[in-house]
Amino acid sequence: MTGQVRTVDGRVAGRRGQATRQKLLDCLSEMLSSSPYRDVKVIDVARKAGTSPATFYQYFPDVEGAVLEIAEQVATEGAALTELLEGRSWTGKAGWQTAQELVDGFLEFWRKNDAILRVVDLGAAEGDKRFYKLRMKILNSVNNSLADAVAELQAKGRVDKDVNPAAIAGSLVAMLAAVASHQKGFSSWGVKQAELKPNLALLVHLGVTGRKPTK
Amino acid sequence: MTGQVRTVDGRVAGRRGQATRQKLLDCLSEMLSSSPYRDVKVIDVARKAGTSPATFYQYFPDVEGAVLEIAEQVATEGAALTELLEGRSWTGKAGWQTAQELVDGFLEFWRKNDAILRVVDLGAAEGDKRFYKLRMKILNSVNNSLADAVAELQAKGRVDKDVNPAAIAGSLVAMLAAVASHQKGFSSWGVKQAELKPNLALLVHLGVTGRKPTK
DNA sequence: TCGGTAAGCTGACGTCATGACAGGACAAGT
DNA sequence: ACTTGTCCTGTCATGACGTCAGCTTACCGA
Repeated sequence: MTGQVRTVDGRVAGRRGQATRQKLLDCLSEMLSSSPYRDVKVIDVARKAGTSPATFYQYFPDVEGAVLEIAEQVATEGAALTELLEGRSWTGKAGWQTAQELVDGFLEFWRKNDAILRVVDLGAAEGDKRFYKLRMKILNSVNNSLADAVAELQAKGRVDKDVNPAAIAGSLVAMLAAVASHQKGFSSWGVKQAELKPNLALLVHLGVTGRKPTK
Repeated sequence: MTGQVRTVDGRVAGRRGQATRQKLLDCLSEMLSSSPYRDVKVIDVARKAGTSPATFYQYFPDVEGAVLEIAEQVATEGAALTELLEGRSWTGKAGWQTAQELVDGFLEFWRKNDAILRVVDLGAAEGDKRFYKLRMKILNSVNNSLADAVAELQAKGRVDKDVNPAAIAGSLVAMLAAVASHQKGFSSWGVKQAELKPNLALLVHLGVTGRKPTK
């Protein structure tokens, strides 16, 4: 399934080559964290990796191509987010805890990968299919689980019929992602990190179940 | 208050100059809509405006500087969003209508300015103070009004005391903005525009009042 | 009508990133 | 040591960046 790693001109990459390739990806990751996406240049990434620009172009068509690669790796890690929701209950006190843990886990994941996720978000918003497929892939696990939870409650008659589970789930996930991206904005608004989380959890709980949590 | 428009080298811009300046801004706006931010070059903007790159640099330090200018204009328009909430009620059927109209108005505003707002969002997420101040300025009207609404209901005892109005308002606004940016993502998820809005309104209503709307 | 002055624009230039190629360096097997 | 295929880089043409001096245009007072 995982096709061999190949250079742009078709050669298969060996041990050493893969190492350089990965080093370039790592350096690019770092650069994305420390400077605006618009200003990340191939030459800087190459310098940081202790190699030449030509080497970069041997492995990636351009910066965007390398970013997609990193995002792919993040997407794989992101699959683990399902565990935050797998087999959880949304009723009673357990429901409140589920919401809290989801918020916690999600924000943590976003914080750890904020630089790359920012770029994916931008690409997706700009309408680039590759990026928004990737964004879907990353958010899929959480999104599906949430939608399932809503649909299940709906089947039991505990949530109104005219609610669209996918729309609710998607909106909640978008909210989590957006808030995670702009945490600094909140703090300059007078809302502290610690205060933010329970309020987010409240919104998630309300959205999924339609009711206030019992704490 | 509104300082005169000046060129980079300090001259005051006259009628003709302001026209060129505005033309450059308009062309930049268009370019942002049609190509990725990363690929927008000064030379293209200048060409599109029927002028030379040097002229661009007479009015703006770089692309980013010009973007800030456009965003400033959008922020001014954004102040009108307050009207969506000014003097509205959040109780009974009126509450449901308030939520619907807010969602409608907000999405429309975002749709009309999506290109520039995307860039502002990116800049803010990257931690650039100028951008996230601008983002706050744009969202302030809605955010404050929402926070006030929550605080008011809270004072009446209709919302729990441990809710932080600013956090709730900020999260809801972030959600609206994020969903607006990624509407295409939803449709490829099987959620239609028309279905999305009422579900968003539901979430807003739930968030503000803590209760399901009466329709 | 006629300069004078400031605004407005651009050609040209040095600098730097891009992306391609050909060829040298290197490791591994024989 | 020799061959083979991988891996890296020097070099180059191209084109964007950002600056400057200098030309053109518009305005204004005499």
